[in-house]
Amino acid sequence: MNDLLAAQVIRELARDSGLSDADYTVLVVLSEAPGHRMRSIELTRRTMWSKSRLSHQLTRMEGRGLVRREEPADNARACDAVLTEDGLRRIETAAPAHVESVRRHFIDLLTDDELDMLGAVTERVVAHLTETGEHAAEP
Amino acid sequence: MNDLLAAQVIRELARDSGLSDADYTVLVVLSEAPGHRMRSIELTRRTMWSKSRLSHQLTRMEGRGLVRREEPADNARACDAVLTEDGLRRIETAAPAHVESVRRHFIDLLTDDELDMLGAVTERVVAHLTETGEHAAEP
DNA sequence: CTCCTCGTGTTGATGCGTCAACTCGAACGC
DNA sequence: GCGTTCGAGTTGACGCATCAACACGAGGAG
Repeated sequence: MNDLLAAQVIRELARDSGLSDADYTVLVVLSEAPGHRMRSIELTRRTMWSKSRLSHQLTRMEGRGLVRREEPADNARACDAVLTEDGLRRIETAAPAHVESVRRHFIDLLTDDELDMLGAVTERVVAHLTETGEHAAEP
Repeated sequence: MNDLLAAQVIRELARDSGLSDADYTVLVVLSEAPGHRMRSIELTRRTMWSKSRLSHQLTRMEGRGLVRREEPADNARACDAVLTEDGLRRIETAAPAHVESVRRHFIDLLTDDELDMLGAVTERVVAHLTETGEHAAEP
C-alpha cells in the first residue's frame, strides 16, 4: 500500500506541478519559516534528512531557481536556504492540488477511528525507531 | 513513519546481507516459484513493477550472479528469470534476519486489533488505487 | 504472403538517495 | 597564541527508479 499510494501521489504531484516530493517538502518548510529562510541544519532536523541529501537537493533546486543559498552574516560556516519569488509562487500553486490528491487517495477512504488509530500507531513506531539508537540521518 | 521505518529496515537488510530491498523482493518471489524460475511478465505482475524497472534490476542482479536470464524454448520473445545457486543461498540466509527486523520495528509494536484495522485499510486503499484507472506500471 | 499491430522486453538519459571522504571555520584546553 | 577536536556543509561515486524511445517476434486482416 505504501509504495503504490506514494507512487500515485508523487506522480500526480509531478504531473500537475513539475515538483518532486522532495522539492515539495523543502518548499513547504521554507514557506512556513519566518523570512522564508532557514538554516540548513534546521532543515535537516525538520525533514529528518541527512546533511548530504539536503545538500544535493538544495543544489538541484538552486539550479532550477526554486531556492537560493546565503551565508548568514553572523556565522561563516553555516548556510541559509532562502525561498525565491519563483519558489514561493510554485508552492502556492501546487499545494491545493497536492492536498486534494492525498485526501482523495487516502484520507477520505478512512474513518475517523481509523485515522486516530493510525496516528497512535505512527507515534509509537516512530518513538521506537528514534529511541532505539536510530539516527537515520547521521552516524 | 513510512519513510523512517522503510529506511531502517532497508538499512538493516543491506548491512546484514548485502541485499537491496528490490533484490530481496525478486529473490523471494523466484524462490517460491516452481523450478525457481518465472516469466519476466509474471514478475512484473507480482511485484507491481514496470517492465523497465524489472529489466534494469535483473541486469544488475545478473551481474552479481544472483539470477540468470533464459529464453524459454517455446517462445522466442519471452524471457525467464532463474534463481542461481548463489541467489538461493543468499535469500535463505537473509530471510530470517529480515523477518525479525520487520517484527522488531513494526509488527511487535501493534496490537492485534491494530493489525486487523491496518489490513482493512490497506485493502481499501489499494482497491481504490487499482480501480481508479491506476496502472502504476505501464501507461 | 504481406503488412500492421500488439505484446514483451531492452536501452539511455536523467533525477534522486546513500555512503564515505573531505573542507573549513569555531570552540576549547592549555 | 596554538594546536586539537568538533560540527556544518560539500562532493563524487554508485545504485536505484522513471520516462521515452526503441527492437522485434507473434498473430491477425486482407
